[in-house]
Amino acid sequence: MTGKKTKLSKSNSEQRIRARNEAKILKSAVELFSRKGFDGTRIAEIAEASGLPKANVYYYFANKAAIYTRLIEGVLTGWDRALEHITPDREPREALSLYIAAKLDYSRKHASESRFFANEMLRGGKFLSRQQKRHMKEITREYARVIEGWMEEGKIVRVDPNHFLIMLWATTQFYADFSTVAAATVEKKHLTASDFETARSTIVDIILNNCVPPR
Amino acid sequence: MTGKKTKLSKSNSEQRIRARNEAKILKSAVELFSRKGFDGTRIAEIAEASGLPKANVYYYFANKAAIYTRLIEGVLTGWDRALEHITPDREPREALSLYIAAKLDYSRKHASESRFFANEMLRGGKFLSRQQKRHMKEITREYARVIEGWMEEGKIVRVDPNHFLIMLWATTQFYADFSTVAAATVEKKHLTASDFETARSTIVDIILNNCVPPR
DNA sequence: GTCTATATGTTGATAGAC
DNA sequence: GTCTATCAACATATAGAC
Repeated sequence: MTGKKTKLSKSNSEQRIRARNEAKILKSAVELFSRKGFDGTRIAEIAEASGLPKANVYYYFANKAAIYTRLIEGVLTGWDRALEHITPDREPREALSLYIAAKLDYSRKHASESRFFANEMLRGGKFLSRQQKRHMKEITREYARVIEGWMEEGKIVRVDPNHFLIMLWATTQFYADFSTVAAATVEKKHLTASDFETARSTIVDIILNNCVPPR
Repeated sequence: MTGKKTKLSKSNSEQRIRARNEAKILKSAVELFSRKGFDGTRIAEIAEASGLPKANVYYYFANKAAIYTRLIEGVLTGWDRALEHITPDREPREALSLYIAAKLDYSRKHASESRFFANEMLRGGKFLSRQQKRHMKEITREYARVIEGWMEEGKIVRVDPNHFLIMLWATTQFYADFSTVAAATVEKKHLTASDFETARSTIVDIILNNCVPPR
């Protein structure tokens, strides 16, 4: 109301600097939180990994929790996008293949986000807002209904739709969260793109060849 | 060499007290570590949860890492026991059903041990000794070979045996590590024995009915 | 074996010069 | 917007009386 215009609207360069530094902080933070959790991660570590002094981290974020909750929001968005492949009008074989591929792709390309969320789930989801919890439940319900619909139409065999969804999530998630174990299992130091491809075809084989009757 | 006998061999009551207090500490520690990880867990919290003063925790364990590594050893033992159901002489349907049931049972009854190990894997397994890593690899190899054997005999369909093993582990593990998500998915506050039973039959249905040809 | 007190170092967060 | 200096709170771990 009384502030001057130059005070209210930030300059372009200021905004760019803010955007760049926030991104640096968030990128370092998700990696650290994903490995050591909220309490285990030190602001000083985040600062060092971002190449910024610790005080600058506090310039951009009010406190540790503010960084953490911003990251949760980002992961939930990515989570939703993979699920968008499951639509009732698609044939189950196509929809589920696409979903499995997309989810594995997310596990490969956003491994630290995935681990970060896993860490938050191990904690019991204490940092999720009520709204975010509700959103996750609604999304789950929505897709469980699509799967149930396919079962009613006889397009896939009848099993418990909730546990069916859990299987999809568990198998694809594993390759991000426990990539150490997965890599050791295939006798490599790190999982490669071709390991992910083998994972994809194995999951599709086992889940789809059983559940979806041949055309 | 110079110590008196009474100094070398502890009395029965001393041993019992030690055993009881160590057990209390380990039980509290596994729950806390499983939720907050190594760096996130405070010795004071462990002490409080055990009902002992902090200094007593240090009387029984040299430091935080000593508690942590003792717990890892315990989890690996439990892990092995579930796998023992997979033997080459058994029919795949029987062996795999037993394994899935045993692993889910472990997830239900030892959820915090399971989460604890998941946390350690998220960290990348930094606390595992070289010996423990080798043991895990050998065990994995051994069971992958059993599965490969069944495939060669035509007893189960041919898929990648490593990724097949991963699927078994991922689906059963999920119900312990992400029980929050699983409970929300089935629209309950906590998973019950009957939820675990539905999980078991769904996993068995999807994995076995596809992979194991009907008798 | 139990427990209070404490040494020694870290941590989250802020003040305030530039 | 950047950064040094600093603080109060809290951490691990130990000393030593009981």
